[in-house]
This record gives sequence, structure tokens and C-alpha cells, in this order.
Amino acid sequence: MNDAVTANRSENTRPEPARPEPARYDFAQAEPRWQSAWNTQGCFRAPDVPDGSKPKYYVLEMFPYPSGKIHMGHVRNYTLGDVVARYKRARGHQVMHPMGWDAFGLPAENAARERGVHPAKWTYQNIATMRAELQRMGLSLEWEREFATCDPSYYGQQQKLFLEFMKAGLAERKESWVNWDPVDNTVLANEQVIDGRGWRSGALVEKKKLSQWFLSITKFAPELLAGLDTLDRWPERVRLMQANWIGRSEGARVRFDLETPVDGLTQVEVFTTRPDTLFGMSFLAVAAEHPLAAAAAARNPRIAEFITEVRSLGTSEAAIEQAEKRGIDTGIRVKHPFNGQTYPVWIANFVLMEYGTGAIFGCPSGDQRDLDFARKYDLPVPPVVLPPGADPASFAIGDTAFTDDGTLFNSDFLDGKGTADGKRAAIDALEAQGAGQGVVNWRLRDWGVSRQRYWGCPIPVIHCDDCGAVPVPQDQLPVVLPEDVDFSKPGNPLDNHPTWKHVACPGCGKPARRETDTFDTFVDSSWYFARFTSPKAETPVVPAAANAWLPVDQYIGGIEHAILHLLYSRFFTRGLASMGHLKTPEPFAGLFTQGMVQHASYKSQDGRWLAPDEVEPTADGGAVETATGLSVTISRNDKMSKSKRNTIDPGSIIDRYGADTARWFILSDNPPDRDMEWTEAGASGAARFSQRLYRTTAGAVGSLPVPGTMPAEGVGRDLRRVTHRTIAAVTEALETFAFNVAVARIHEFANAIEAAGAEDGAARREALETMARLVGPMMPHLAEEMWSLLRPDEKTLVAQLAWPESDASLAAADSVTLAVQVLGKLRSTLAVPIGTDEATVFALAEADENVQRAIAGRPIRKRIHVPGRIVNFVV
RNA sequence: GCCCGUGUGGUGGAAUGGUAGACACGAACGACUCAAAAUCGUUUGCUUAACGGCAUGCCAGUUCGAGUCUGGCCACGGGUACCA
Repeated sequence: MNDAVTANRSENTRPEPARPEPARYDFAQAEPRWQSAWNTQGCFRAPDVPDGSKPKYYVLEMFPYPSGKIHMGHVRNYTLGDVVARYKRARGHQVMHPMGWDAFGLPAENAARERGVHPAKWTYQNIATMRAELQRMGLSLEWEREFATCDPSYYGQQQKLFLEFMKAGLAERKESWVNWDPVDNTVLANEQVIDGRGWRSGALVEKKKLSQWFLSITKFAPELLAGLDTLDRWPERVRLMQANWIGRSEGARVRFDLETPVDGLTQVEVFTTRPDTLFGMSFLAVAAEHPLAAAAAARNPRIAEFITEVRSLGTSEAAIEQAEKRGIDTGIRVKHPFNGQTYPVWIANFVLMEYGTGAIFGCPSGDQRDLDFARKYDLPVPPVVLPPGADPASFAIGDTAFTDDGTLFNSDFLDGKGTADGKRAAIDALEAQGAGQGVVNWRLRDWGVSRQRYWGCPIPVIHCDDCGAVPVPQDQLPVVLPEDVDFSKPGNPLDNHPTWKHVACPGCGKPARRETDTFDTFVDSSWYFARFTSPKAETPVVPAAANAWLPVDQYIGGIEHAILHLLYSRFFTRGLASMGHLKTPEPFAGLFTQGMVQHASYKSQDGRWLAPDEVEPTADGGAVETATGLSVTISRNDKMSKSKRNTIDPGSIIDRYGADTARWFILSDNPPDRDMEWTEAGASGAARFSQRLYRTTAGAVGSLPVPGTMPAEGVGRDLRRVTHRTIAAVTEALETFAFNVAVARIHEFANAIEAAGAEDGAARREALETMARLVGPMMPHLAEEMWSLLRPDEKTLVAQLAWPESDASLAAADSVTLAVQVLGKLRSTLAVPIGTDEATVFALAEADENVQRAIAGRPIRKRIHVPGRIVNFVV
């Protein structure tokens, strides 16, 4: 409001200049106009089932969490997707490009606790704000398909799917550990555990065992691994990360008899990938959650204390693995299946109960972690693998374990065998004496989907003392969240609700309790892409629509989702396929992962974070705080975050420069898979370029021949060559997500059009019309404005035009510049007509003055000629 | 810790194993202007008087030729199963 008053006053006091302003593109007026033109024409509507007249193309960006306002990461993500969507439409595809909201999650509950806003109200308000912001960006989205995962019409269908997973044997109840805050009486997410303490209460975190729902993703482990080979339009690194995460490994399970049974336990089983090194054993280590650890703790308070300490690390693998490696001897001993000797059983904080059997045998000479542990606790380090060429008499392990392949020694019947033979022989021996067997182990664990939270999809199950966990009957779905919930009490508001959970058992009618856990929000995002194909259906998906549109042809989102979201979606899709909802086993045929958006952050001398508009740049590249004039510390390349106050609000950028400029800068700055830095200078540079394109077009239209005039043979040859080369180059760049290169080629094109001048009107018209169409996917509003200047009598929209074709004969060059090297160093260049024969090229190159000086009379031993590229003389 | 990436001028970056720095931002100077904004032009990796030399995180290697391929380091980023 204050801003508007100031603006009016300054307009009144400063009169308009007398001479006319040069033509200036008024984005504020033009952008809404073109957006409404696209909507009126229905440019972005896709049929429920494509009619087959055009190939289908499903473009999808990862849907946003409605956190409040859109941020630059969203602008980048949705701009990238929009370029693809618009480009594919121009290439003749039937494109579906939907948008929705990943609307359940923790921040809404945090807002409820901190500010007393109901999560639903907070979420739907955020959605309204963010939808408006996305619409201002001019994205070619089909808003008719929009939904939020917190809509009962969505999560009710998800509940149906869960019941089908149960029926198919793909959901089960198991016990698992959670982070427990004993002061707030609440389960903590890993990110809410800071240095082993609850983020709000500061209490030391405990681990607590809860009975929870799991989806059986491990049943699909072999398929999920093998399926990666079919994803040839996924980044290699994402496939690698997923393969490592699934973690197939071949090895053995080995059973060790306890020397003396403890609490009825007589054996402990370990998993190892190196059964060949069993003779290098020094100790056996179990996880703190292992039954043997519990048995040992029951007799020794020091062990119990150690286990408590280990539990205070919480459940995050990063925290556990980075903690100092520690252990405690239980006093229990086990017998070696091969040599009959006994070894101590330790409890170690780096052994994970979730992996393998929760127990390992320690071979310090062949495993670095075991070696560090053995050195720390002074355990023996018997070497058993001899590196190639080493002397068995003198070989000893220092501080580095030998983990490569070698020859076994000190290993009884395995002596002399290589690593692979040794593994096989050890497994044969284990199987022969019934002490173990060869197995394939997977790192992947089942997917725990229970969350002790309110703002999520209720798990549609009723617990009955007599009937157990009973599915909610179909006719009682959806199980809707109660609205009257109390966030002032600690714990799960659903569980605290006075009446909601009390229901009759659908099986026997006796009083029973609703499940008060809700689903992990990754469940919501594991099938939304399928729901978009039939967003209003009374079934989760309509097979005809899903099978016609899926898989997603191009999925775009952050690299941070490389494993969890993408793997869960792949699993869920396989589940849906096995239950007949759809056919494709893989949800995303093409994947592009974008980098983050960063911005410089500023810190004052007294340590306060300053927002970008609170500082001013100085001549030396530094900055000062505007209010105080004191210099500030600048840190470049910081992830945009509220805590560092370095976020740039896309809304204010669009107000200032327009949507096209924001889109153009974000595309031009760097390759989209890298992290980018938002800079003021870059944004204003992009704004200048968009004005320049408009000016060039507006300035030329008066002198152009009528539309459709073909350039005469040979006229405007140079400009036409640039035009057709640019079409080819931009097309290639868009196909490969090299959007920053497309922008560079368009800059060069603009330079060439301006340099060409006005004389060849038809070639100039061709160039300008091509320009409007090439920038169409990137700056769609400006493209329409240019097109309407160039074709004032037509009603066609760039959004409806076909992509320009490059004429190879017009794009061809007739001469080429070769680099001439002597001993690989550049000494001269040589311009020759295309197709000059090799002998002539060598003769011309050798005659060159600089080349002669470099050769310095030495005899030429070898002549290398790569046509069109280089000549190299080896002397 | 483990898995996966990234590293090129003042800045963002370009470059099928073949002229490193395209294109842009910034800066400096100039034109236009009473002045400014806008716009246009010139210069701009380091070094050298010049010839030339040195330059793609660091150290090796393969090759006629390496930013690109291989090995070993360093720094930074993503993930690490309850942030989304």
C-alpha cells in the first residue's frame, strides 16, 4: 500500500518526456493477455485417453510441497518441464502436463504447534498462494487435473490401494525402532534429532521399539535391480545409486555355536561376503539390538549401560556410522566351525541390526573397520590373504587392512586358493558340516510406512483384541481425518482424540481401536503420477487412461530424490501392475535431475544474517549493510534457506522483470543438472535481452515483405545460413537438456540478425519468425508478442505452431578453418574449401611461415590430418 | 563412515580425444545526452617489449594430441531409509 502512494506521487511530479519512448515490451500487460489466450484456446488440454492421432508425451515435474510460497527451486523445476512440454507439443506430440500438491507432511503440524493454525487451513491457503504464483509463470499446465494428496478423494483411493497391498501379501506388521523423545513423549524424525537430542525438548533421544506397517519392497528387490537396465533415459549416476542402495551381495551365513548357552540361546548367525577369510577371525560382533546383547545386558549392568549409550545415537545411519567405533566384550564365547577355537563376542556400535543378521565375524586383516576396532581393543590380527608377490614369512598388517583379492594362507584347507576359489570352498565346507550356506543378501530393507502423526493419510485398519488387525470395509472408506484435534498436548493428536479411534470391530462387532498411525508421505508421492491420468475417478486409477499415458516420458526433479522417492515409486508401480491397475512396471521412462538454486548469503559483523535487500554492493566486490554502512561477510553458493535469509522470492522477480525474464535467466545461467546461483545481475541481463528481441522485431516489421515471401535464390545467404544452423543447434540443445547452450545460440542468432541489416527483407523475415518460434518454449509470452507483430493478420499462436525445420543445404558451410599443429602445439590456422584433398592440405600447411619456423628444418616423421579439424606434424 | 556427483578467466559457463575460454554477466574506456537512464561501439585468462611461454582443483600416466580417457589425492555438494 505504501509503495503505491509513493509511485503515484513520483508520477505526478515528473512529467512524461516530450519525445516518444522507443518501443518497449510491456510484460506486465502482455503476460496475462497471452495466458488467457492460451486458456481460451485450450492449448494445454490433454484428452483422458489419447486418440492415437499423435504420439503421446507425458511431462511431469515433481509436485511441490505447499510450504507457503514458491521458491526459486520450483521456478527452475517447472520452467525446465515447461520447455520440454512446449517443445514436444511443437514437435507434434499429444502432451499431458499436470500439476498437483504433495500436501501431507510435518511442516503443517509444526505450524499448528507453533502458531495454532490448523494443518488443513494452513495447507490449502498455501496451495492457493502457490497456484497463483505458478499461474503467473505462464506454465503450459493442465490445471483441470490438479489435486492435493490431502484431499480425501485422493487419500481415500490410497487407502483402497493399501488394502489391496495387504490382500496381496505386500503389507505386513513388524517391530522396528524409532527415535523417541522421552520429554515430549513423541516420535522424532531423524532431522529432528540434533547431536542425539530432541530438537525441541533437548532431551537425550532414546530408541523405542514399535509395531508398525511395512510394505514388502524387498520382495521386488531382484526386479527393481534388473529394471534399472531398462531405464536408458535415466542418468547413469541415479541408476548406480539405486543399484548400490538395493545392494545385492553374495556371501554366506555362518552359524557359530555358543561355548555355553545363554538364556536358551545356543547359536549366533552372521552374514559375511568374505567366507574365505574365516580363518582370519579375531572376534564376533553383534548389534546392540541383537538378542545376544540383551541376554548379556541382563547379567552385566555395564553392558546394559553401553547398550543404552548406543541407543542414544538414534536411528540415523549417518550418525551411527560417523560415531566413534566402540564396543564392549560380553564375556560370551563362540566356537569356530572350522578350527574349533573359541572367540569373544563383542557388542559393537557399528554393527547394524537391519543389515544381514545383525552380527558379523571380525576379520581385522581383511576389513578396515574391523582392523580399527581390533587395534583399539587390542584384539589379534591374523593375516590370511597374501597380496600378489608378498612374502608369507614377512607379510604383516599395519594400520591398513588388505581388502583386495590375493592368495589365502594360514587358512588350513583353504591355503593356496585365490579369493574366489576360497569363497566357494569355504561355503562348500560350511554346507557339508551344516554350519552355514551360501546366500544372496540384499541391503534394501522393507519400507516402514507408519508415522505417529496427524497430518497424513490414515492407515485404514482397525485393531481388535480378538480378530487382530482388520481392514476397514470398502463401504466405510475413506477413513477421514477428524478436524477437531488438539495440538497442545504432546504426542499424536489422532491418538489423543477423545472419540475418533473408538469403533466397533468390523469382524466381530466388539469395541476396537482404529489404527492412529498415518502413512509416510512417500506413499502419497508413489502413485500420484498414475492418478493424474484419471484424477477424478472413483477407482485409484482407470486402467485405460493409465496404460495410454504411462510411463511418464520425462520426469524432472531434484537429485535429492535419486533414491527414496524414485525407488518407492518404482516399487509401488510394480505393485499396482501386479494388482491389475496398470501395465507398465516402470513409472518414469525418462528422468532428468536438476541442481539446486543458491544465492550469496550475507552476515553482519555482529553475526546476524542479512537479507539481500539489506545490503549494498561496493566497488571492490564486497558489500556493506545499508542500515549501518558496515562491511558484511559474503558467502557465495549457499543453498537458499530461510535461516540464512538468502531466499529470493520469485513473486517479486516476476513483478519486476516478468515471468519470461525469470524463466530465461534460470535457463541461461548454467547447465540445469548443476547447482545454479541466482544473481541480480544475471536477472537484469536477461531482462535486457528480452527487450532487445522485442525492439529488433518491432523495429523491423515496417520494412519486411508480406508474410510468406520466399527469399530469392542466393539472396541473404549468410543470414539464412545462420538461421538454419541455429534451428539445428537449438533443436539439438533442447533435446539434450542443454538449455544454456540453446540460449547462447539464440544470443548469437540475435547478434547475426542485427548485424545483417535490413536489405534482404525476406531472409530477415525468415530469421525473425524463426526466432519467435525458437524462443517459444523458453519465453512463451514474448514469443507470442513477437509473432503477433510479424503476423498481425493471423490469429495463430506460437503455442500452436509446429517447430521450425532446418534446411541442411542452407545450413552448410563452404569453407573450413583447420588448426595446424607441430608436435601437438598450435602453430597456425589454415582456411580451405570444404572437401580439399589431403595432399593439398598438407602442402598448404607445410608452406605456412609459422609452421616452417616451428619445424625448424627437422624432418617430418608423421603427418596427421583429421578432415575439417586439424593437421599435426610430428618431427 | 559409506554410496553418488562436481571442480575451466573477476563471474556463470562452451568445447564428437583435435584451434581451451563460444555465449553471457561484470568491469574499463568511448559514442549519444545539458546530465542521467536506456542504447550502441571497443577492450578484457595470466605473463612477455616482442617472438613466445604458462593456463581447465592437485600429482602421475596413456596418446601425434587430454578439460575430455586411466590411477592416486584434495575441496565442495547430494543421499544415508521418519525433511520433502
